[in-house]
This record gives sequence, C-alpha cells and structure tokens, in this order.
Amino acid sequence: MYKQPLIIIAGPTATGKTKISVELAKALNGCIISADSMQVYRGMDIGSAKATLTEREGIPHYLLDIRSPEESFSVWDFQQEAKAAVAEIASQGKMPILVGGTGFYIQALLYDIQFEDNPPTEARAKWEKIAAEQGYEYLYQKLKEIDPEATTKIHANNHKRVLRALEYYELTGEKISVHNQRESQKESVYDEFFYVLNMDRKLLYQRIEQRVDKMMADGLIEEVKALYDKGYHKEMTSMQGLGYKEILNYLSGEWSLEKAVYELKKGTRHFAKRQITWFKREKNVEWINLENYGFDYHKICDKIRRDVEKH
RNA sequence: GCCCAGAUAGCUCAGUCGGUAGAGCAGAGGACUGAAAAUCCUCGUGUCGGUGGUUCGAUUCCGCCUCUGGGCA
Repeated sequence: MYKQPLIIIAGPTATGKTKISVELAKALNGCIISADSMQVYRGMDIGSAKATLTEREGIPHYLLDIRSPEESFSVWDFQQEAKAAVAEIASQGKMPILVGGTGFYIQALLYDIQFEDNPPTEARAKWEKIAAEQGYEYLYQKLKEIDPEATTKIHANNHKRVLRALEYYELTGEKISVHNQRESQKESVYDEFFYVLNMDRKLLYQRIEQRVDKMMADGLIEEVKALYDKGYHKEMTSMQGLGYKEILNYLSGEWSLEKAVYELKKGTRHFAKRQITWFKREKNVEWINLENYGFDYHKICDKIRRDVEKH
C-alpha cells in the first residue's frame, strides 16, 4: 500500500529547525507545515519564534497565523488542518515537510490518532464544575470506579488528565484506558523521514538564554503589550505560551522585569528538556546531533536529502 | 585598627541541647493519545572555611587564623 512520504524535522526549541527546514524545502521542492502549538496564533511572532517572512525565503508555510489568540486550538484542530495541508502539498507534486517542537501534534498526525468528532466542551465544563464543588479527590475516586485501569496510569494530582479521562468516558462511553491502549498500537500512516535535532545540553541551554535575550531586544515586551491591550489574558491557551505568560506578569506589575526574564529562561529550559523526553520514546526517529555536523546546516540538509533520494 | 555577624549541596539558607546533616531554587530522569510552550511524577553525601584544644567522639563547645558582610574610628 502506498504511503505518502513526509519529512519531519523535530527537536527541542532553539536547535535551528526553521533554518534547516527552509534549506531542505528549497533543495527538495517542498512546503513546510508547522507543528507548533503557539505559532498558529496571529500577533505572536517574536515570543513563539515564528519564521519571519525573510526567513521563509518564499517557501509556503502552512499552519502559521491561522487563529486569533482568543481562539482555542488543540491537537484535534492541528490534525485536521495538517492532514489537509499534506494533501494539498502532495497534490502539487511537492514534498511536505513537517517542522516543529510539539511532539503530541506530530504523533497525532503520524499515527492518525482518533479523537471524537465533537469538541468536549460541555462534558469538560460539567466535570470541572463537579471538581470545583466536590474537589479533585472525588473526581479521582469517580474515575477509579469507572476506569480503574486509568488510575494506575494517571496520577491523582494530574487534574487535567483525570478530567479528560472522565470527559472521554462521558462523551464516548468508552474507557480512556482502552482508547489509549488501542491508539498507542497504531502504525504510521506516512512514509516518514523523522529527524530530531539535538545538541549538548549545556550548549542548548546557552542558546536558549541567548535567544530569550534576543527576543527581548527584538521587542517581546511591545508584542505582548499589544496583545494585552487587546484584552487577551492569562486564561487563554495562547497566553500560556512561554514568553507571553511571563511578560504578562511583568506588565500587570506582579513581577519585576528581571524576574520575568529569569522565569522565561527557566521555563524554556524546562520545556526543552520535556521535548527531548518526548522524542526519546518516539520510535523510528533519527537523532541528529548538530555537533557532529559542525553546526553546518548545509551538511545536515544534504544528509537528509540523500536519505530521501536514496529511498 | 577595633567591634559585631556570617562562612554548611552549583546558589540561597536551615539544622545538629556534641554521635559526620536537610529544605527551596538550579540540575537530572520520566509520564503524556482533544488545554501539550500545558499538566503531572521521581531523584538531595556535601573535606558542614582552615587549624589547634576540650572530649570516647567536634560540623556543633573554646582559642587562633583566613575570607565575606555591616558598624565604629
């Protein structure tokens, strides 16, 4: 059975995914699909490290600026839009290149993870209300009755997951443990070339801090201020992104600027670590340590191109 | 120069009424299947500044020294 080829460039933040992907797109007549939960939002450019128009070098980029910051966007939305983007690119006879650091999104597309057709809003609201009234211990007990298997996997403190498990059962009548088990066994629906960029941890952290400094110099405060002035606030998913939540705390007077920058650097380091953990368990990936290529993006690009063409 | 207060984990500090020590942060590892840049879990041995003394035993008490704050001249 024919499978659509798909190049995937993943890895923690600040490893140069943008640069390599554009280079690759030029070499392979490709288009880029962003797999990033924050770059979908308009007006969030500096903080999300979105590729600038110049950096894109005329290569079409899908899934950038497709939502307003007040809108919700989830893995389900991503999956729908990314699938459509792949199809469109393929129909033009071009190579789709999926680029980003949101591992969950990449996984959802690659394995075609199944989600419900309707958004879970009402069910979630219902359980949130119950949580507010009776507490999360009660919710956890409830889940234990419904789906004991799930409670062995989900920690009681992980409110979001507990909520989701109950909501899932409410919506579908199926235990989430069953769903997760089934979905985790799926095979990739693409013929993928999956690369994860990485480098020495200390160096990565250094680059992250430099990048945050550069964001500040490039006007991150002004960017967040503009969003703040439009009324976007901390409750919104978009404003929980790194760089936004911290600067928002500064703008509201809660934190000093120094504290905000410190927290942003810290949060980004932690985030990069979590990204690495995620990709470590992803099967069928090739890790590319940039040090082994002397940080020469052309060399890496050549290597990937050879892999693809050989195939 | 004198007086006072410190010197303990990478950092900030707690503590041991004398039996070789523990928090926060940093850091590390992990989970994740419709908020994922979110959310959650696990992990703490270091000449207790140096040196002499008292003591069965000192990081803890005492002396001296070094360094760092602060004050007085």
